[in-house]
Amino acid sequence: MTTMTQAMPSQPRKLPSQQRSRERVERILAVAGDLIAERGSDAVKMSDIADGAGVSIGSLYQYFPDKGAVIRTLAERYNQIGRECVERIMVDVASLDGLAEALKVVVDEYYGMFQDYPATRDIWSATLADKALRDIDAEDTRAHAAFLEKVLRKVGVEGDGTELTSYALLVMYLLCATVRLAITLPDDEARRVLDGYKVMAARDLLAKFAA
Amino acid sequence: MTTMTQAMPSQPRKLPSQQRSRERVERILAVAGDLIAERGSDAVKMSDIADGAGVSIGSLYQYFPDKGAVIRTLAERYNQIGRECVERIMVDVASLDGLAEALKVVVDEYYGMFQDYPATRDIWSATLADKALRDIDAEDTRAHAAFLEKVLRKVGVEGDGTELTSYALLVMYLLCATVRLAITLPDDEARRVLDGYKVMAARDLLAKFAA
DNA sequence: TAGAAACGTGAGCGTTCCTCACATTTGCAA
DNA sequence: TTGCAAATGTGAGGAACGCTCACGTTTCTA
Repeated sequence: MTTMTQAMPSQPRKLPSQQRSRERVERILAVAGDLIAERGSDAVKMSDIADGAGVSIGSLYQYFPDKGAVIRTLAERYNQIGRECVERIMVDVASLDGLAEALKVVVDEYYGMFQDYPATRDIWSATLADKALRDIDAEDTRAHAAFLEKVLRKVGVEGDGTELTSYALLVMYLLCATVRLAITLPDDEARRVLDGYKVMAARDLLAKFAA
Repeated sequence: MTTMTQAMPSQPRKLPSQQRSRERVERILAVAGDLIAERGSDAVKMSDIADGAGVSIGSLYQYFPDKGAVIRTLAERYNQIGRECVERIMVDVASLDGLAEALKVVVDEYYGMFQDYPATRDIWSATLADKALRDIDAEDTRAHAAFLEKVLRKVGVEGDGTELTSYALLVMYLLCATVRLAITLPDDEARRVLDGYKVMAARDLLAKFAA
């Protein structure tokens, strides 16, 4: 149980400025993602990543200060995919009912994302155990929530600022928690949990804000 | 990020049979809990635990086959506290409304447990990242759910078996997920998330089963 | 009181993360 | 083109930590 939990800059130690090194960094991340999906981040050695990317250990450490930095970089990329997923689904929502339906779709697609990008399972599993990843995650959830809040206002929900902010946070926290829990379950059980959550979340939204 | 994820017996390598060694094992666990609460399980070295307990490394490994076994043993103890908490609150429930209220109390007390036993925060955080801990956790959630299902039947809820089982699992999964998420937040924000969840869960229960 | 079983010890082995002194390649000004 | 500086690349080896094992000590039992 070694975690790269120390206070560590999430940023690469050095930004690659030449074409050659930028390609190397991409290759490193691609290999790392594949290996993590295949074996889990704990079982993947830095030397495995270096070998797989056709790069020396020294090169690897030139761009990533430690093993955690590789994982954090991947986590940030996957987070971005998640944000795009949420925003894509909610951008066209025009009514409260539409939002309730959109929430259900988000749950499904968010869950689907973990199946499309196998490394996300391991990385998100590791998230709660690692301070730096938790911070990345918290920031991401806030971004989700901020977007939901905008949508809530757009469909005519009123209320003082902090109340809406709290509610949006709650919904997105629960959504992320639920999905992250679901990926630890066998698929059929996961579906039941997610379906239950979808009904609950939509019902709660309408109960709270329907005129 | 080293996890003790391998398939490993959760049981001690050797059961202490003499008084002396039973006391040592208790001392080891007490020290481990304190150190983990203080520094987090990753930062705690096996040699730290041994030193703190006034015991040699060899002794430590005589009773715990690996570092993960220490943590799993603690996790199982804390799980038991959680089960007792849930059962204590729900044992006297006599009606659906009473159950809805009890659920709210469970959320608060479950959250309070993480504050009373500081090591639980770290250990539960690590749970998602570790296969063996996940299994312990899943089993625990099922125990919670089984109890809830009994209570549901007791207050007159009817339905075919698998449907109730699914619902009970959902409620308990969500409860655990929510609380575990809440402990990563500052207290005031955590309270808001939990309050929102309490309302949502109670409302969902009544909407689903109220005659 | 002796022998067996349980218990206790810590030097050191193996693995893995990561550093650092040095080599190579690239970009660019003269 | 050439030559120098900056950027990039290398891998042997240092350091940390989990864990083992051969041997010493205490407790139990008859």
